[in-house]
Amino acid sequence: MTTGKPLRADARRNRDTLLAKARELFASGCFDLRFDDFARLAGVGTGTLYRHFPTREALAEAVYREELTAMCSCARELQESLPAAEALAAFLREFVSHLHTHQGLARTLATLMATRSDALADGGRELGRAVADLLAAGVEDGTLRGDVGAGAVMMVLHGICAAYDQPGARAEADSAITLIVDGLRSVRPLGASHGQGGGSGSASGVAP
Amino acid sequence: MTTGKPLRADARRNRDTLLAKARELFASGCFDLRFDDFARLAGVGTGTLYRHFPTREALAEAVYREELTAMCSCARELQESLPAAEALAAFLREFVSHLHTHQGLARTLATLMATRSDALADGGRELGRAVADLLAAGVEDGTLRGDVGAGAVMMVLHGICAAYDQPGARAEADSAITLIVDGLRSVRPLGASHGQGGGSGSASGVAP
DNA sequence: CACGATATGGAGACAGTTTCCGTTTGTCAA
DNA sequence: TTGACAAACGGAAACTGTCTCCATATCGTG
Repeated sequence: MTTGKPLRADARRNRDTLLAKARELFASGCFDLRFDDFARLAGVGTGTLYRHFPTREALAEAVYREELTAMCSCARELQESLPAAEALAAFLREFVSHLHTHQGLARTLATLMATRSDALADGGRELGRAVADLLAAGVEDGTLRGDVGAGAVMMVLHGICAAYDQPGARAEADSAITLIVDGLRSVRPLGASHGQGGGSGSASGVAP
Repeated sequence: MTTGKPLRADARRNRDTLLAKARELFASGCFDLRFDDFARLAGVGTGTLYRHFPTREALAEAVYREELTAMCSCARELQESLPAAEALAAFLREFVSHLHTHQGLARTLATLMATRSDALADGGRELGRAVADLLAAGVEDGTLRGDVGAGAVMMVLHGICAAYDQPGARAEADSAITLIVDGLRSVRPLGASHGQGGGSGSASGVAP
């Protein structure tokens, strides 16, 4: 998709205009603009808009893709510079911070993750992979429990994104992150049956 | 809303027909049916459908309301018969079980929780209150940490609901619950600054 | 049973989306 | 430079689903 398309000069120009306008609008809080009107606003015909971005989600994804890949490489950097468990924690907090800075990102991600038409969701999948890697590293060195998959963490992130436009979301999102980070650190006592009792063993054997 | 409306005989009959048909369809996996077609399928005019259920969400809420209040009273029962922390854990697992049994419930709840048009969301709020109560009880008796609000837990539930139609969701949802339950049990060492080190102190260090 | 209140159905107005195709523009080879 | 062809454009028109409105039918009560 990135390569393989020479893409004619005017086409690229239009595409960029569209993207720029979308960024501008998203940044100012307009998300539910009519698709038609958006085309006019950007100064192109409806047909053109549709050719470049067949759906609303395609546009949103394009707008936030670099944001998204930036986040993924941030994950990779953290993974290299910090112990695994801390890297994961840092990344998750960073994630919420990002959401806070770019209002539209939350909405977009929620849609992207929810999309079952798996055609466009690979932005979401990329994120999933980053989280999976962080988690795996933590499991490997024993600081994170091994009995929960990255999918569980993604579900939580999904929830955060989906609920992010509600009042007080920032604080609650942070709490949710705290919760799963601490949850991930509590290493399960072997052989313990599911629910029950002294759930979290002292995590990293931590304290004296 | 429940009381105060005598509601004429034929009206009630129609309402019930509508509800029954909706249940039937939801149970068979049809959620995105045209609203108009749905009316025809139930054998009433569009006007009638709209009078009884002004929006798609209103219908969904009506269909699942008893399911929902059942869940809330289940929460109350658990709270009375178990120590707080365990009651919360049990409830959350029960919640996922419910989702699994009634496919449509997840979708409905996700919508309900997301709805900012706070008119109809009181089903979601009721659930929120139930969770808040469970949590508060746990905080009171010292088995659950006091620094995260019910909102955080609701976010996670939201995420679970929103992602529930994906493959393997059941297992991941269970993991997510495990995560927050353990997270909630890890009592924060006082004065510790946010992220970092030995997050989870031994939780239910609590009980002797 | 007659009358007012209540409910019904479905045609049609409406809003947003998407397609389609005649016209314009860019690109490349001669 | 110019000609020819493919690629891209724009916007009118068709479509799709939602929602309103009101003439008509039905209920229930004095």
